[in-house]
Amino acid sequence: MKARTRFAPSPTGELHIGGVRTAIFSWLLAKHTGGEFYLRIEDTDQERYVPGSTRRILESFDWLGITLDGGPDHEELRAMKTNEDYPGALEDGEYKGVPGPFVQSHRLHLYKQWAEWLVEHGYAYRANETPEELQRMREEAQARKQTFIFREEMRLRPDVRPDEPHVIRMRVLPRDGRTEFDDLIKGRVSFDNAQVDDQVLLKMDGFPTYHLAVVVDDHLQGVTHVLRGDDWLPSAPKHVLLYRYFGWPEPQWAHVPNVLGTDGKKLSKRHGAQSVFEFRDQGYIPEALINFLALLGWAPGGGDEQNVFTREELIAKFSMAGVGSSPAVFDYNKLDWLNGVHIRRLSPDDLAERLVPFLARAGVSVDTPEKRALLRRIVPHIQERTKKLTDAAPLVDFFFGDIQTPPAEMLIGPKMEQPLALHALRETRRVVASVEPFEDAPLEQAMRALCEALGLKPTQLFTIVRNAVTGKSVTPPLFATMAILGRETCLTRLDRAIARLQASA
RNA sequence: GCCCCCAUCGUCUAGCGGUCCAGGACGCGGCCCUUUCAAGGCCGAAACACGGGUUCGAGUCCCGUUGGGGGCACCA
Repeated sequence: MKARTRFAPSPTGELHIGGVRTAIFSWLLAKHTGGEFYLRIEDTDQERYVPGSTRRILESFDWLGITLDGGPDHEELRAMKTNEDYPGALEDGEYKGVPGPFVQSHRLHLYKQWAEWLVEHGYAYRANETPEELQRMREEAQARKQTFIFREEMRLRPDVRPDEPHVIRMRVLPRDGRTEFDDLIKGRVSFDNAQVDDQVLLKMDGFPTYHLAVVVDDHLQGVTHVLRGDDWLPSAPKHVLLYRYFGWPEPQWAHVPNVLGTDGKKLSKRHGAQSVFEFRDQGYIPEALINFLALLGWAPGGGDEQNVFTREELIAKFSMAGVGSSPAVFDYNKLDWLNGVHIRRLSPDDLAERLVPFLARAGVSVDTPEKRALLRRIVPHIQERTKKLTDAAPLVDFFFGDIQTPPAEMLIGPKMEQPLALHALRETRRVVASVEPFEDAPLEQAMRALCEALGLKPTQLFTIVRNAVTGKSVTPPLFATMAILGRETCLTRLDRAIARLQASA
């Protein structure tokens, strides 16, 4: 059976990592079954609306490489400065079989229509208590140590006319029954109707609340599986009731457990990196992030112990049965490891391209064809040394610019005295000047021979040569590094090191 | 306070009544490889929250306790 799923964020800021995980599950389910995954913007709260966030959300999915089968049109949105308004083209029509519009503020007439339908059929009623009045009622209930549940007989003005300002509230029926439903993750869930509020469905401003909008849209847009964070579970009975009132077939419910921070609390703004872009800027690659997030709460099961997955493998193996029911703690260690694994799987040229912006940010500009070529030669040697894209800069900067000649103590190896070190560097200079061809293997051969001749351990000699030639103690493999630097650069740097060492005598 | 959800190594998890003195992965420790740092290989420490049932037999089923999480808006 083909699943049609959706991700329905509010445009209130950056795409949050917890939301991304829910989106990934939804996307995997849809793709696994050959169905559709689309985006719907839930902008029914005008107060919390943050201009530009729809575009940022779209860009997040672009970066993740998750393609949408419906939703606001990418090209048009990208062309706009902000998304405070949507082009008329978004108003109608459908996209890959999913009927639009995909922005709730453009669907107001639908919510109004169905809210009125509920009133007509006795499943909802009009009310017009002010926020202040409601607040007072709530406080009174609290004073009696009771949970405040709004019911129609509590209305202060029971005779609200359709032509005066009012809200529409759902009637929870039957009053004394229970509402039960099956959840793909939680199993059978049951709520006492007496605990369910007569929720406002249509606000005074004509906008729907989430509860009405989500039900109307999911039904009209043919959503088969409702995946969302399990913080929605307590309001699910309202949605179940609405489906039943409307006589619409219920979708499959799946309330996915939340992602927790290391402190065991729901992952939120306070836990460091939150938005997809923050992870991107910290040097994580989408392949790793998707792999990691998928594993956070999902496992292939059936004795399959695979941990590293490509997108395609995830799509092939994903199933709701593998999604766990308990909350998962976000583990940065595992993310880092997976990032390294996926970076190693990249082709060197691909990695080189991805590195460019990170190098630029670190002051290493790779802005000419020559520099690109240089970077491509270097990358194979740093690939297994980079866990995050931000790791590369200190490993490669000395290829692209001059170095500080290291202080004398860095030029005297372990268990060595200054005269020996000086001699060793001079001999190294001779080797470097004469080796033919100036390549990795011949260099290594000659330098090892030099070790023999000097009676030095490789570590001793290579350490000071590394320092002299790169200015650092941690670098890619020495001889490959020297070969790429080139004979002239190596000689220059060796000469400066020799001079520095001499001066220190 | 009320309601709901959850409970296997520090973390992510496998386990769907016996084949589990509980398996894999991250992290951690040790060893090996080694020109630095990585990567890689091998080895190791590390868990069924507790208490009752059910059953010939329970990590697996039921109940309770404890602990954790979430929700109680004209926010999503």
